Amino acid sequence: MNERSFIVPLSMPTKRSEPQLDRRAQILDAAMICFAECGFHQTSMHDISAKAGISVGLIYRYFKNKEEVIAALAAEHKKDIAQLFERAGEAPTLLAAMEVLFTSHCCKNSPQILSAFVVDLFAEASRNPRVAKVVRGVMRAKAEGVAALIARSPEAKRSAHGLAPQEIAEMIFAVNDGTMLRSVLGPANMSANQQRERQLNVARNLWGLLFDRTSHANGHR
Amino acid sequence: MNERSFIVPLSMPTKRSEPQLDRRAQILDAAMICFAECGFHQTSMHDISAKAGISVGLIYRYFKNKEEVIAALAAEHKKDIAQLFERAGEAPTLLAAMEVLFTSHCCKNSPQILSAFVVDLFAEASRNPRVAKVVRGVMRAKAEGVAALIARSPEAKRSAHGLAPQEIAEMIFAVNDGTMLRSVLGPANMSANQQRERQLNVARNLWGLLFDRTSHANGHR
Amino acid sequence: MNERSFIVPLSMPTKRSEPQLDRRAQILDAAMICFAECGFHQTSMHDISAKAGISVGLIYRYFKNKEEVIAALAAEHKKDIAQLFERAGEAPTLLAAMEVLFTSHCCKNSPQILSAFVVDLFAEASRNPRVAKVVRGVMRAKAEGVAALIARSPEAKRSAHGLAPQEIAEMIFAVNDGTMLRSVLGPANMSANQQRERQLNVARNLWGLLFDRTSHANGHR
Amino acid sequence: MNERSFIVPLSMPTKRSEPQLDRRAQILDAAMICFAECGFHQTSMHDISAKAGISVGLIYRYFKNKEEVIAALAAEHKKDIAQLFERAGEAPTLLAAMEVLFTSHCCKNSPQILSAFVVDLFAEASRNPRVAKVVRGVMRAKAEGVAALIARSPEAKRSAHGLAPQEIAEMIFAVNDGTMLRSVLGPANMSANQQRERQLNVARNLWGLLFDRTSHANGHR
DNA sequence: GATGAATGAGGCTTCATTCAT
DNA sequence: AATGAATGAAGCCTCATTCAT
Repeated sequence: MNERSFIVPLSMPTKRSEPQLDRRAQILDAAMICFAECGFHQTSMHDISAKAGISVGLIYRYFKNKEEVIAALAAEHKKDIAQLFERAGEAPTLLAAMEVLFTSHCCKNSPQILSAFVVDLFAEASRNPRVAKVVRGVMRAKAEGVAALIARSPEAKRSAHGLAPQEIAEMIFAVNDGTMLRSVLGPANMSANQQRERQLNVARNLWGLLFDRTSHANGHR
Repeated sequence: MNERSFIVPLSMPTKRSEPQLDRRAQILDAAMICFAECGFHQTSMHDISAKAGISVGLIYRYFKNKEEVIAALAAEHKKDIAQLFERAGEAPTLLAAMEVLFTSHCCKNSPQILSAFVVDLFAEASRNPRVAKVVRGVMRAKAEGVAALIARSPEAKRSAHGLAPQEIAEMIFAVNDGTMLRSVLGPANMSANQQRERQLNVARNLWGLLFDRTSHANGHR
Repeated sequence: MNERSFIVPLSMPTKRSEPQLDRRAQILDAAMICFAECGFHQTSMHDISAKAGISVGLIYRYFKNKEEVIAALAAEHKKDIAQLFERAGEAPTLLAAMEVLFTSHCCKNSPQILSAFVVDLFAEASRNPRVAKVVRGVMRAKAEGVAALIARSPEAKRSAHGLAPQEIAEMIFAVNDGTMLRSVLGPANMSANQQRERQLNVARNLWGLLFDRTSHANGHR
Repeated sequence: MNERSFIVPLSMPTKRSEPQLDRRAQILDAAMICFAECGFHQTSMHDISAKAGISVGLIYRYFKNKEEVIAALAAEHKKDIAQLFERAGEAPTLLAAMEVLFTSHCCKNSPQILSAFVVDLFAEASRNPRVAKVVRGVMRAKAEGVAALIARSPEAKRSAHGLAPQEIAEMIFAVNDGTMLRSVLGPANMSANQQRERQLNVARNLWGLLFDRTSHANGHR
């Protein structure tokens, strides 16, 4: 009990949840970097706390255990994907939208960082049902999102080659994920931009097969 | 029994180096299963020894440490890929060859087993230079193998859509790896065969885009 | 059973025990080097077998276990000391005899090799009663041996400074052992010969204090 | 409760860095006993933790690994030697100073404890460069310390027998170390005090040779 | 006599997690 | 809210010793 107690009511009225979120985000950011660099199971809680500049114990105030940190990051990844689709939906053409989707994993930090994390996420999902559930959700969201984009896009309709939107979406994401998987090995002698270009090129080639060139000029709205 | 046996009967034709290889293979088989089930870093040496039905210490007579087991499996994987291409090269048509390639990761044990291992392998490669080297070798071998298949295939030439064999190969493998990556999450409510069909379907759709339907009937020899 | 069996009787008549001793000696030689280099407990049985060029199992045909190897070497050391005193006893003067004693640990292999072994032997003796017993025997033999040399030496009698032969012997061996203990750290930048000289010098200084200079010329018989 | 309590009562006088040192010291004390009893390489980390009454893991908060514990003890030994020389420097006569030096290894715990540790330290030094460095430092400090004592001592100057202070110092320490080496085998049937007397006697005999008896009464300043 | 494959206990070290402050 | 000392289980690896050949 100090003098301040008489001035400020015992419970502060202002934004209770803000610092909570800040701490959470701070921890998750640190964890993401560590996980991408070392993998889930090579990263120790101490690594995370050190990267976040806090104490180990504090992590446990915000996350029940290590698995919850992983799960939280998986959920975060899901949200990122959702946002990605919002951005993609605002693109003027289907191809522009695709470009947004396909370059997403190249931007946030460095090309490999996010990729390595996602590959680890899949690996973890194959063993950890909880993570699997989230990742399956991610995959579904992606598939549906792209299918929706295609469905409302005139140029896609005209050149479907007899494929259902679902099938096209699946193909697109197979290429997308495959490219990402391969990108974790990005040859050291290639700049981030070069890699990005190389990966985009694969995607563009696929689009070239899927969609009429003539439709590029048309907006898909 | 060869002619020599009649000349030097007292010494048994002894298989001295055989048990060595047997043990190695036995350990690698066990390790593969464990790694696929639990991941490299969640699998303990004891897990491997138990699965192989031997003692922990014995593993160290054949491998210097855990990393060497991983590296050996990576090398094994590389050999498997090479064999795969030999088999694919003997297929009558390009599409038949492709089918061999695309179903490879579904057969050996169970669909997910191999996939999970390979995804872990990529994850490891992104952090472990030694593994990275092997995996890069695998990727190069795959890309070159497919490019070669395409180059000598008349139906591919006719329908290249202006893409270089390298580019087509890259696309094919992006789809292949992407499919594999996604397969580690194979929905539990889908049979192995159903999954295989589903994955093959993605590949077939890509081929449909890449190659003229008319050429399907022609052998590529 | 081969043709040779009919020519050479089944049991060879010649020297049964020789190869036994050879093997034993071969193993002990190897063990001595390993022990001196790495210490008793950092040396593995495999190290010894490798140095001896034989298999691990064979060591167990000649020694019950590792401790027996150590004990055998300790016993060997005791014999070496006895031989040393025989040689010293034949020296023409007391000082010549002393020189034999004081340079013993510098000759066999390299100055440090034997020293390191002996220091380890003392360390082991402080914990292992069996080794302790042998080492105590060594110490007693040394003390008595020197005391005897002194007792029958006229120049020593003349210059005893009122010390009993036992006391002089003890002092001599304190210096001897101390010099040896310190020699295991022989500065790398000093040649084996330099070190030997340096150590001898300490001993000579002690003799200069203990014995009249005038007596050097006289034989002690 | 001291006066300060009335001025700043809310914050405890907190000893933040103290427990750190306490733990370190606690671990080192336990390690010293274990090492002396069993030797460096027969002592397990669990032995140390058990003797210290803490968990194994805690040791690693204060020491990077076992070698660091050994190195820390070696450093501690070096400090002890330095303190010893401070004490010796305050002795009224050279002989009194010598007595301080020569009885040092008999006091701290039990006669053999420290000796066994030091012998192990030398053995370790002969193989471990890091420990060697510290031990060499100890030896140099001892030699210089004694040389300094002798240099400023009138009774030593008068009776140098033509020996340089360095040479006398070396001899003294050869005797000192030799006595210590031999003391690890202290016959079980001799009391600690008897052993101490016996060892001191060797040293006294040496002094008797080195220094004039007449000078004993004089202070050495 | 000789080999070396095989065992499994035990040592060093790390790390997720808890808890007193 | 925050710290970091503390725990102890568990992982990797080594090694003395045995035994079938």
